[in-house]
Amino acid sequence: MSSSAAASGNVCFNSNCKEFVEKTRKGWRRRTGEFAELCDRCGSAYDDGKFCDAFHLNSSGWRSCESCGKQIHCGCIVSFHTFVLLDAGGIECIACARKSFILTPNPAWPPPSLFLPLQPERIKDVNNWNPIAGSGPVPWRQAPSLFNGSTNQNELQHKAPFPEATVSIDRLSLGERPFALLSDNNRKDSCEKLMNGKLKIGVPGTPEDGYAGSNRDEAHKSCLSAPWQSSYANSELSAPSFCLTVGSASKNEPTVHSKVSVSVPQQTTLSIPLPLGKQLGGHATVDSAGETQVRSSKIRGDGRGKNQLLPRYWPRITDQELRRLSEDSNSVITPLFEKMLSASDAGRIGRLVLPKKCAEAYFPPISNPEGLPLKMQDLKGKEWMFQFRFWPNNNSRMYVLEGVTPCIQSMQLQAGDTVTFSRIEPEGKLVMGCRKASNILTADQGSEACSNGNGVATNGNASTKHTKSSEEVLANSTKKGFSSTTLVAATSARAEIKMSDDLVNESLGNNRPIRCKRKGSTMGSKRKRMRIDNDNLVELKVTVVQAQGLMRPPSSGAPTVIVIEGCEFEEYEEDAPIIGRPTIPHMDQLGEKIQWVQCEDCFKWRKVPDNVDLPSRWTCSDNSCDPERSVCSAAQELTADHLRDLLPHINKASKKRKASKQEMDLVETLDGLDALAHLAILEEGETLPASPQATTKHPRHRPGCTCIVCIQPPSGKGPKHKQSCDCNVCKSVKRRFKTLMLKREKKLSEKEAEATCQKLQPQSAGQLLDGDDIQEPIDDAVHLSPQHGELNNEGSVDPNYLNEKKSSVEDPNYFDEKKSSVDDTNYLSEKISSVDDPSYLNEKESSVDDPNCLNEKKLSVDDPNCLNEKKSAVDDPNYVDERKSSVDDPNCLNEKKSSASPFKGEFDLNAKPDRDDELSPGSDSGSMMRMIKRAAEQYVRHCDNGSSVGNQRDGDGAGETNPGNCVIVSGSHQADVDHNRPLPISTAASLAPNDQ
DNA sequence: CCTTAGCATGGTA
DNA sequence: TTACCATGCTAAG
Repeated sequence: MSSSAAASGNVCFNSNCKEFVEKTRKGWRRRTGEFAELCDRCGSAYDDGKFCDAFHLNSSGWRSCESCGKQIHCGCIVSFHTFVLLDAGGIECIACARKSFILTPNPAWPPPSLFLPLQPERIKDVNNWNPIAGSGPVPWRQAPSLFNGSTNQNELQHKAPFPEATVSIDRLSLGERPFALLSDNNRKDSCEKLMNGKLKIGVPGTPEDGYAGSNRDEAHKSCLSAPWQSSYANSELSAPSFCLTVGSASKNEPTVHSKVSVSVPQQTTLSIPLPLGKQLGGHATVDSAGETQVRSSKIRGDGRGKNQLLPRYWPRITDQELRRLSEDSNSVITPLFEKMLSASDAGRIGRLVLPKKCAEAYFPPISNPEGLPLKMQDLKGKEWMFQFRFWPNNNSRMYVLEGVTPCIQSMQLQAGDTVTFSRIEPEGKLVMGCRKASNILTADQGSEACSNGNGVATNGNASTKHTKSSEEVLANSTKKGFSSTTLVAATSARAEIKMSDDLVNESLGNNRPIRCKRKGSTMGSKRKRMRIDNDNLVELKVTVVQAQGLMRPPSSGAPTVIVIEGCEFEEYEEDAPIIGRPTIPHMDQLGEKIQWVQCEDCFKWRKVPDNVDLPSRWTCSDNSCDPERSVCSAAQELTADHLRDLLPHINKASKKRKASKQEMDLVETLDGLDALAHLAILEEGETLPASPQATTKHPRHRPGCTCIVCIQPPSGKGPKHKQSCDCNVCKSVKRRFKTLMLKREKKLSEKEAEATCQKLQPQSAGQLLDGDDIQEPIDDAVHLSPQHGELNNEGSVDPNYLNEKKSSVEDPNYFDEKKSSVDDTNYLSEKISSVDDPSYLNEKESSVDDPNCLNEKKLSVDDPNCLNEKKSAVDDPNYVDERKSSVDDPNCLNEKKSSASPFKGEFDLNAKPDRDDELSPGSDSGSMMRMIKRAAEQYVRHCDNGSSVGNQRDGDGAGETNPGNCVIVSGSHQADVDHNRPLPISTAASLAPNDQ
């Protein structure tokens, strides 16, 4: 790696000098890996950081640091590393950049996607982020000390396990930094210049093409140097990439070239906007780089977020964590990525599967499956040595860190927790941090969701944040008049709230907070994964419920109720609804209704009258009802035991978490419910269902509770309501029901007129149907039924299920999206179980517009689209096969206490009268009307005798059940079928398989 | 028989 | 359809 040979003759490499000298001095590193040989004068100037002053003074490109005003030359390679381009425009010298980074309380680290592959985006989005050289995730090469115990670049260069690295590291590369910091225009401009050579960075033969060599002065602190990521070339890579890397930190480390650096993905095309993307994906597909341009490279066709880390790997390190990491030094922490530990990762095998892209981007490239030892330190500074290696896998690689068990155990991590990988710059040390599952927070909460020494989030901030976040999301969405965005928002809010719930649990003293499960993360067995899916489902449904449960009408008026995609939403057209604070309804000793509410600041529980609507951010100071306890310092009236009594399920669930594995499974099942945050605390003093079916009581039905759940008809085992009952629950239900009935009536009357016309042409209608996709599923239903006999016999049809009229509630859309999930009998059975839970039905009220549809078990046929979807599923041989195999699986069978028929999805209790506009021409809206009326009557009866949902199925269903024992439809679809052919779907398929 | 290493499989996105 | 990756499986130690 000697650079001496580089000198062509002994002419000073500085084109402005060309002085012949006997002995040259090293200047910047050239792309060849050699150093520019400078004469003594030039070399001194370079070393002193005055090279530009001396030779480029009259050149263009001088700019002032936005912070200190220092003049920085921005137009040559020599100075290229001494500044950063600010996204707001202007530049900042590297020293200022570093300072500002250190001092700026950025809320959270921007995800790598912001500063990695798509650099430009990062500029746009991360306003507050003051990037500093090397602060972005840097490929391993810039942190070579990570492996093999190498402690500095120099050492690496000589000891690197990859010979190529030694060479490459000396090469000039075009670093990420310059691009990362370019404002949009500048970036483009600069990139173009880079492309066309105007910025002759790294172009051999020009004075500037080299770059900061090993000797740099203060002015070159953190200068961009560039270890070319040649090691990539080790096996797959063919050529160097450009990357400017941050140079040595100071004179004191003259031999460390690239301690802090950011590199550009090699194979990324350097076209504009620069998809710097290949920072990730590193070694496997690095393409060669040209002279002044990086050649376009083939982008791996993984098609998924090309070149980007999946969001789940984005480091969500918080500012506090960053500070913790860096408090011992002035280092800059570069969060690289994180990973939620899977069961395997946390298991005893000691292998932590690394996301491929992360591994390739941030860890040393390895061509040998044996891999390399990788030194890493934990947050306590303890160093660990892991083996970073890979296995060939499907023409790809599977990267693992071996020997992580001790470390993981040391951190007391388990599946579901998250390990974070960061790098300390400029040391280049790799740091393995961790975050307990309970601490998983959204990025925007990062700064506030501080961790204490144990890595446990402190309640206050996080909780506040959550609340705020949920509130904002909800309010925002609803204010807009809601719509599907509301659902999205609610979903988001769910995430927030779920986390809050974790915090709640913590506040309740649960040592082991309930684990958050990140959607999309797959961990554990298939069974677990399925359960996780279910959790999500539960979360979603509850979220919708919760969202509305927390909403209070704004002063401007009451909401209107609309139904979208089977979900009912209260729409606030004028003002955003008030997001209320969840409380625990209770009855005091005097028998008066009160509610317990937790102060957002001190977390003490305060008693307030039942009729008080509390803002989402309620604190003791808001406790005007009880002046004595209107300050946080006031003692909590509620004892811990009392609180425990109020929150039994949480505590019980907590205990169960510590029990057996089976119990763990239960807990995981419950996690979804636990995600309900404060809503969960409204739960009655019942243990959470030991199984999904176990829930037979209305979970949150308490006198006075007016949440959306509780305003549903009781499921039978809860308090009975008489028809004359005018409690809030009944009033609410009646109000809503009335509203819905009116709506339906209106629509149906329209439809009826239309249907009347259609009836004049029954044949055509029949033809239409015959040719319609709807028919086929029906046929399939019949034909497939025997095939599913096994399934049905084995568990798909649970007698109880039938008797109790537990029918699956399926949102067609959900079905569409979750078809594969639905294929899984576990899923089905669990879904059924969900239905067993009255609260589920209740909460699904939004989906099932007509409560009586449920009460009477009016199974409804989905809309045609849904049927079509299902048809395709049924048509798919795999569909049957998979189901069959599922049945063949004893485990599966064991789980199928009750399961849905394969056609479960075809019965849609979500039938939405409000969607009558989807009626097909053959619709029998007359039946519909009758049915609705009957439903209304049923409801009244229901209220009267307090019968459960399930017990009414056989009641008045004759009219809705066709002669063929078909399942009947509450809506037009049924009508369609009814009109054109008896609906054999039915029970035949789903309820009585053998009848076929 | 237990543990480990490596590969294979299949679910998921 | 494909890549990724969690985890199962099995041979080797």
